This record gives sequence, structure tokens and C-alpha cells, in this order.
Amino acid sequence: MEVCMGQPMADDLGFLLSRASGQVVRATNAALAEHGLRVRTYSVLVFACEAADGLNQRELAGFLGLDPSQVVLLVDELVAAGLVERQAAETDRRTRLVVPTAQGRRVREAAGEAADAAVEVPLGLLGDAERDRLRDMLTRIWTATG
Amino acid sequence: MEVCMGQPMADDLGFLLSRASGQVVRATNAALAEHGLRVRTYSVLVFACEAADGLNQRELAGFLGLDPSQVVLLVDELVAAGLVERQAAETDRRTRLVVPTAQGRRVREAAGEAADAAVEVPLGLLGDAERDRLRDMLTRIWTATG
DNA sequence: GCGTATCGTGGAGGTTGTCAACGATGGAGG
DNA sequence: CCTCCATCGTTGACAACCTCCACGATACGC
Repeated sequence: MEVCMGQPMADDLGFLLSRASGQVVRATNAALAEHGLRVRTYSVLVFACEAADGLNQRELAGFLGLDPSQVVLLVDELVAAGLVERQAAETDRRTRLVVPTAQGRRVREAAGEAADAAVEVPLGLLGDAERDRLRDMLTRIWTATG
Repeated sequence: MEVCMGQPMADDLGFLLSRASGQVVRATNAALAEHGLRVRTYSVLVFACEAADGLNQRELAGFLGLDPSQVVLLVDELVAAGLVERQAAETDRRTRLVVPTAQGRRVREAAGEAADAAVEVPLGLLGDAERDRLRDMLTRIWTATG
């Protein structure tokens, strides 16, 4: 009959990707909770800390792969927590640059360590070389669609 | 000063994982829409098709990494679409086995091809050997927490 | 100047994640 | 046999998330 036999679900890369992602996100969220952050807000904070000359919310949305309207809420939350500020850009008054406060940088530091430690649980079985390869592949998946 | 310099966000495996996962899920959802499915319902359908002697909803939740209460709704949806049935298990009357209908198997077949094709876009830059390695790593991430 | 595009923002509607219950059934031990 | 406790499916509530559309403000090409 040879009916109904595609690849098993447990070999489907999309499925594996989202299941593993969920796993890591759960672990990271739990670790970030004590710092008042979630993965989303943490990501925004880190990107803001990295950009030397600031990032507007549209660029942020692009990097994160999110809708700009979500970034508004995330930045709102970080502003309320005193971790970032919205600064007026001189070149384009439509945009608001998201820049970290001094406290934001401190929290980012501590939260980063907690997140790294938490992620060691699900990623513990992967060696350094494997993690590099994984990073490379995931980055290429991202760039494939743009 | 050496302040605020953990690894850049773009190198964080958790971040890359969830971003790539979102990408693939979006592409797959778009492809499955014409078959009346989403990644979630599709995953349930495929697992049901694979299990020779049926799967109860608790096992399904375990494989999928979901809360059992979510599986109820997903199976409800598939039942309403006529793709699976809930069968009483003989050994344990608490459980309901989720088994595909004939139409469910047909739809699974067609939807599977559409999903595979859609996923080629984000995964296009990965060779076969790389996909095998990726599968292996993602599976180990899953089993690390169990 | 004038039309068009882009930025941040807000709102609507649907999906997902998490958690705590509840009735029904199974199973172990007295 | 009966009682206590675990497990199964199910429901409900609530927060988070995603997607899309629309608006005012600003920039830019013509």
C-alpha cells in the first residue's frame, strides 16, 4: 500500500526547531524572572546595549523578527522599569532611539549571566564546536528569508 | 572599564533558536493554511498517523512539549474537521486514543508535501549533511531536559 | 509646496503558554 | 471490599504573543 509515510514528525526540522526553541525559552524565562525580565524584553535590552549609536524601534523589530507594534510595548516596559530611554534622534525626528540607562547596563549584565547559566541545562549535551556550528546554521536560516 | 560586554545577542543560541523557529513556523503555517491546518494541528495529525496502536492525549502532549489542555483543543479541531477520531482504549477507560481517519491520512500526505516545500525557503542554505547534524543537535536539546 | 513613504503608536482578533481546578477511572493496601 | 491517592481528559481563567490595519507626525522626491 505504501500509504501515509512521509518522514516521521520526530525528524521534521521545523518541529524540532520549535520544540527545542520552546524548551530554551522556558528555561531562560524562568532565569530572567528574578531580574524582572522575559526573553523578549531581555533581547531588546541587549540589542540596545550593543548599538553604539543607538537603534530605532524599526531596526530593533527587524533584528528581533518582530512586528514594530510589539517593540513599542517591550520598550514601554523597559522604560517603566528604568532600564532604557527613548531619545530623540537628531537626523530624523520620526524615530526614537532606544538607549540603555546605567541601571539598564547593570541589569543586562546580571541577567545575562543568569540566562547563560539557565541555558546550560538544555544545551548541556552540546560541545563548543557543535554550538558554533549550530549558531552558524541558525544564522543562515535567518538570512535565507531576510 | 570592561562594562556590559557579554556575548552579542546575535550569538546567543536561545535567541537564534527562537528567531529561526519563528521563521520556519511562519513559512509552514502559510503553506498549511490551504489544507485547513496550522503547525500545531498538523503535528498532532502526523503523530496520530505514526502511532501504530494509537496515542492518548497525555503521550501526545509529552511528545509535542505542550500542556495537555492544549492537546484537547487541537484534537477537538481535528475531530471537527473529520481528520481524527477519539477512540476508547480497552486497557484504560480514562484515556482516549487519537487515531486518524482515512481522510486524515490523505490530508496529512498532501499537507506534508506542502510543508516540506515551504520549509525549503528558510532551510535552503543548509545541505543534507548539515540538516542531519541539526536534527541530531535539536533532538539532544530536547532530551537534555526530558 | 505637494504627494508619497516611513516612523512610532494604538487597537482589534485570534493563537499560544501556564496554571489550577473538576469528575471519572485505575491501582495499591488494609 | 473499600479507601486513599494518582492519573486521564476536560474546562476555565489569565497573561503573553502574533498579525494586521489605521492614524498622526515627520521625511523626502519632484
